[in-house]
Amino acid sequence: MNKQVRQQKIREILHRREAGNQHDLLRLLDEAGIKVAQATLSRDCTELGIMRSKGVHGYRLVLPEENPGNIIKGLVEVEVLSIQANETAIIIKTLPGRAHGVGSFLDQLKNSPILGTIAGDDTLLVIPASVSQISQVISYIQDNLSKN
Amino acid sequence: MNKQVRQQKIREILHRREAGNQHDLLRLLDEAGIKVAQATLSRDCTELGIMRSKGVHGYRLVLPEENPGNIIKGLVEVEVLSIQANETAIIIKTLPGRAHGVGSFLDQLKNSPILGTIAGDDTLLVIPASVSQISQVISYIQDNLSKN
DNA sequence: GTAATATATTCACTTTATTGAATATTTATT
DNA sequence: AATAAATATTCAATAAAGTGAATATATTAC
Repeated sequence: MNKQVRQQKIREILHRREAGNQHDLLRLLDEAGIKVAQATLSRDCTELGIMRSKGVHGYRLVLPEENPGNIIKGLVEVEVLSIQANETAIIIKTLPGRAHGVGSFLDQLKNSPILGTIAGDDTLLVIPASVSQISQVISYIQDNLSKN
Repeated sequence: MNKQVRQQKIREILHRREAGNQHDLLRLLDEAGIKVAQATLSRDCTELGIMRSKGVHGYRLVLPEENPGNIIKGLVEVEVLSIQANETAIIIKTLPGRAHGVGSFLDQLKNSPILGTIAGDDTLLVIPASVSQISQVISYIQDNLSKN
């Protein structure tokens, strides 16, 4: 009936349930009140980037965002408006309401020269591991924002 | 011929040239090799949010400033993994660290049937204005996530 | 390898979106 | 207010997107 809603539902189902193949997914969709042909489901899977991969419990349909790192990286790049610093701290300005997400992204980086972050609504304070390395930390952040 | 291309051209033209009304724009489009009816142009202007406003040099068609709201809409669509509800509340699961951003987006919608939101890291609680309208609120959220 | 299972594609049909000509409505001018 | 100008809407036609049944291709199992 409605493609947008159906594809959102597919992402929802795959997030909380297991589907070993498209027929499983078909059945789960049916349970959710959405009837669709396998042909359509195949096309949906292609459009959503869903892959079938083998794990310890056999095969599974997996959403591409279950490896969220790269996707978030792309998001963060768009969200960040500016990066500035004084002698002791770095301030990142973001789109409205996006500071927390950017901070969360920086927080989860391994071996990072960042001591910690505090997020407001559109402003993120970044405290470097050492104030003597502010400029390196800025470069580090910039490098981690660009997708290349 | 191609709507996407035509609308992009319209934005391009209005950035560099002046158009006092849709007929001017029609002529400028024609010069750019795009022929279109006034009815279509009227629809394009509506979809692009183009307004006719009076300035010192007379009337002008003006593009809406790039407001960050539309950019964020695209971000939020990717961040949301699932939308589920019981009888009284809605839970939205998001990519790690993105719940605050999604909540912020929902909070700023006008005339929304949402009482409020509370964000964790990857989980957002949405309290509807009325528990009797949970399903409508879910539809409302879904509608506001898709860019069309 | 072959059989079984899973997914993708083709074809025919339906639904939705896009469009121009004509017309109606709204907005500006005098 | 009357008229002119500009924009929006209706209607009918066309184009594009979405869909399922059947079928072909690809993948996994044996």
